[in-house]
Amino acid sequence: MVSINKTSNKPYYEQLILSIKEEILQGVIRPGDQMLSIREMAKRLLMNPNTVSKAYQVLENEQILITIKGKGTFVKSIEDTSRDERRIQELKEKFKELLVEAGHLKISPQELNTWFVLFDKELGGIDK
Amino acid sequence: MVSINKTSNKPYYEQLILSIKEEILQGVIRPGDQMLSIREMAKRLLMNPNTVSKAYQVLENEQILITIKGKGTFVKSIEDTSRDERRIQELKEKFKELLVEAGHLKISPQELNTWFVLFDKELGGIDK
Amino acid sequence: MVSINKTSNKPYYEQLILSIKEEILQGVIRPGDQMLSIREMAKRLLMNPNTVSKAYQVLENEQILITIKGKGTFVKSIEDTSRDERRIQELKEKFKELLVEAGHLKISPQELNTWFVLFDKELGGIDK
Amino acid sequence: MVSINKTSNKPYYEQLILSIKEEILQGVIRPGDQMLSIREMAKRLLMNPNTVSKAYQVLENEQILITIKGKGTFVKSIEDTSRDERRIQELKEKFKELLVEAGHLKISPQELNTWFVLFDKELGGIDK
DNA sequence: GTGGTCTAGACCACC
DNA sequence: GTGGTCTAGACCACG
Repeated sequence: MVSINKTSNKPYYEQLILSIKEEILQGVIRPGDQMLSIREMAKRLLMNPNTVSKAYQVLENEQILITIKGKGTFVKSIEDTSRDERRIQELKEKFKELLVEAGHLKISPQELNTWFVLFDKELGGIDK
Repeated sequence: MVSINKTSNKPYYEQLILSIKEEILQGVIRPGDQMLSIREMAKRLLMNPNTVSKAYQVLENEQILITIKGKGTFVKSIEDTSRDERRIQELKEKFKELLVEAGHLKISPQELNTWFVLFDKELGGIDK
Repeated sequence: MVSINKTSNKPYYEQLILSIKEEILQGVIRPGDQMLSIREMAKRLLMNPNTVSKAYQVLENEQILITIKGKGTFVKSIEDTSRDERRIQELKEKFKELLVEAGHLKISPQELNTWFVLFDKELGGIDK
Repeated sequence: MVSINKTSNKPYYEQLILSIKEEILQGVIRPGDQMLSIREMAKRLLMNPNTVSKAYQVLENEQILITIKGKGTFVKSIEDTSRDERRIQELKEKFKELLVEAGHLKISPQELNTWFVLFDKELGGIDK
């Protein structure tokens, strides 16, 4: 279930976004599903509705959720989104930085591969 | 050469840290080498000495640089450092987030592997 | 036929209004025709009667429909209405905004013109 | 100069966004220029800094502005953005709605063209 | 000085 | 009930 670590220095809304994205990849939340209402989610996570709202808005912007005023917020089909090359470039950059870090932490490529297999399984196979 | 992109939204000090780490991995800067003084580096990069200072401090904290009073700042041997399990955990977490992003951007494992090979080569083989 | 997209972020009543206006321009619905009753329309579109009612009210307000108590709701003749300068000004403003957007999306005047021809045809010639 | 109509039912932040986009098209604000700081803009427009912030964030999301923490918010070059087909489709839809409105307001194609010429000039030629 | 995050609470539009 | 807008004010990170 979505949860927030209040002691992390990562912003709440980013944690929530990540958490929701994971659940979608895992199939816990499926296309067409209605998300918890902003107020309900805020209550459960003990945070301010505005913060939840921000997370939902970002996800809507990324074509992952769709929100209909007066009705609620829903999960979109992951299929009908096109590749966003700009964001892919950003991810690539982030990946490089991660490898730089790995190099300095003396992590071998084998170890990285172990991580990959682990997470890929955890996320239900990354490209279903 | 170490350089800073003034129009990036990434903080200067983080860019500088990353840049130095890359050069160390590539062997452009080697263990024992003396770093440019804070003032000198600041002058070359047209940035505030405080910013350079912050970057050096972080790198010292990560056991990558060492400052000797009155002498200057030097690159440590990468061998001297023990595996920092806390930071490795953080990196692992970051790696997972990256895979979540990749999943939503519809990037295949093959594509990720291509990236890996590319960057590994660029960084001179990640675990020399 | 009038239809509603339940996954659009556009409010139902606005979709309905637009849909009716289109059919009138296309001649599918003609002056003097009786509209479906609120309840009937609501049943067909699987929506709340209040929502249909709101749409009809707006159209009445815009001099496009007229409701006669005990008889029903009818389409007015488009000739009967005088130019509503206030609404024309609003439309003009909206048109300007559209051009600003177009400019930032790098849409050429030629492309805009293509759109115009396409839609004009689809709507049956805009000023019959 | 950017200004806000406090009696309009259009949200402040949308008015601000539009206003900024216009000035960029007109060349009043140019690529590389620094925007007024959030606080400064808020003071001038007599609104809350959060509202200005929201407008800037939307524009950053649309690749029109770039913001660097601790430095400020800057205008990006309009050249280095690719066509966003999704937003273009939305605009097309909006254009169609506008023509439907125009039809009901008895606006002739000639009149629409007059508007186009007027605004195109006002915005400095839409596709420079 | 700059922008970013978060909270608390008010008011409005849609269904 | 739902989400969207706006305000006021606190606290933090970057340069």
